Amino acid sequence: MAYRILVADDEAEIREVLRLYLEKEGYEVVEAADGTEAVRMIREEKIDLALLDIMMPGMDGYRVLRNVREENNLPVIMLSAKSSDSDKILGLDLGADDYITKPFVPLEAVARVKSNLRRFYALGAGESRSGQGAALQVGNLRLEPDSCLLYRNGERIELTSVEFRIMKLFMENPGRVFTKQQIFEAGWEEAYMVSDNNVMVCISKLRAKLEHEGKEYIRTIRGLGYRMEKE
Amino acid sequence: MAYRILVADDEAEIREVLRLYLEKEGYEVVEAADGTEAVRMIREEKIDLALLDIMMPGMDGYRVLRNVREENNLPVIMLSAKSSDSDKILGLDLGADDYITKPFVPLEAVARVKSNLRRFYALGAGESRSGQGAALQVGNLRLEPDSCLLYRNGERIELTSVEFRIMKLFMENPGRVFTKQQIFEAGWEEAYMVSDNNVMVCISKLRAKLEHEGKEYIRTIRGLGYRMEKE
DNA sequence: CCCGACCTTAACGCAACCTTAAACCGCACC
DNA sequence: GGTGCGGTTTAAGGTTGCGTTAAGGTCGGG
Repeated sequence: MAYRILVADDEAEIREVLRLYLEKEGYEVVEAADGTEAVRMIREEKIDLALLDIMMPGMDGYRVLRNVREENNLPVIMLSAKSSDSDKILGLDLGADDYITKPFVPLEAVARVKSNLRRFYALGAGESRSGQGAALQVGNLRLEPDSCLLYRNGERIELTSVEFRIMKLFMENPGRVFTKQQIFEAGWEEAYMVSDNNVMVCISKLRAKLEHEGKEYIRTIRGLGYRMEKE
Repeated sequence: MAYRILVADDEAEIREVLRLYLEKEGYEVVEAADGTEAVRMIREEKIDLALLDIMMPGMDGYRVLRNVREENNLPVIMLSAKSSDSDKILGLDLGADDYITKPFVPLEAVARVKSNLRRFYALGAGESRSGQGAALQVGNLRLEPDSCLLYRNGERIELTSVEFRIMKLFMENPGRVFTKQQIFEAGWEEAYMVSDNNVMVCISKLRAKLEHEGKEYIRTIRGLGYRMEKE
């Protein structure tokens, strides 16, 4: 589920550069050449973040921004040729989330897009709160989200990031069966699984790490998926 | 137990933007439209951090600040439209903990709120102000915030300012995994990371300084970030 | 007994990461 | 205003951990 970014600027070159860089980061990019088009796209397409140039023919960036704030709620980054403070104030007062002055370094723009998306959609195991570290306990296993570590009877087991996310899925829902598709989505944070062998290999590795006194922690449910034993 | 933040500004829009962003980060937000109201709220409600605009009708931000310092003890961040240094100095002299000049990017404000809260409430609730000199001890490492020095078994290790802030982040949360983005924010005190190579170089330098008898102090968690070993 | 689903292992390759060194930059000192 | 210094940034090449792939084995239901 890639984020969809709207780039609204009358200069085709700017749009092109931004598209290039944003797509390299895995975002989906749609373009608008003027304000009216931008408004239409925000209204009709599902846009996750908008980059709006202030100086556009027809409807300028401010008006688009106001329009957005009245109808939708999505992060907006303003682009401005002038770097005068008055521009900045006007934009931010109207509720822009960020501001980039032209000429800009593409990488900075990308960084800001990324940062705003992250904050706005508070996704990605939302850090910030130090109190997010409630450890998950199932049987004699304890998973610490903060440190990304698993303990079995206090004995520490190192996990890779994929393994960690899978264990998290299991331990948040002990006893529940998950399909390989679901496990893939959780572990790889991607929607489409090319081959389910990946998952099987990973489960195999996990079992090897968990293995202890012949106890079985992860059960196979033929034709369905896997389940972590409640006790 | 979410932190409660007071936003005092006469412009409703500014309050609105700040509220939006702060609430998204999980903070509780209360608003005040002028200085008198701000003082009353700080007195009556349990406030953990205050954002004070300097230019407010009635009682201005400075007077509120002075009042706060006489009666309460909580972190205060000043907001100012003018970016003249004299303002800054006046505010900081009066005991403000931080300073943001308008126009500001919401993300920056949030970042500062977060960092001030962390600094202030870091170790066991509020301790005394300026007394941030409580040394942090983890394993055989001791970090002295006052002198910016790190000791390993009493042996002194010099740190640069960036290195120091990173070690502080690590040692305030031993065992916890931090992403490069988070490490960047802590070490460089900026919101946008253009390249993560900086962080990697710095970690590398830190490891070289810490290296001792083959002990590993900072571990890499591929695809996630870094962690300082608890013991 | 057969076949499809699942397991396991090992080799591979690539992106993420490490390290070094040189360039750059701000700052203090002369 | 040079000049030297310490620290940060940039760049480039090397390394490696981990997910992928593939291939052969095992299990279990019909």
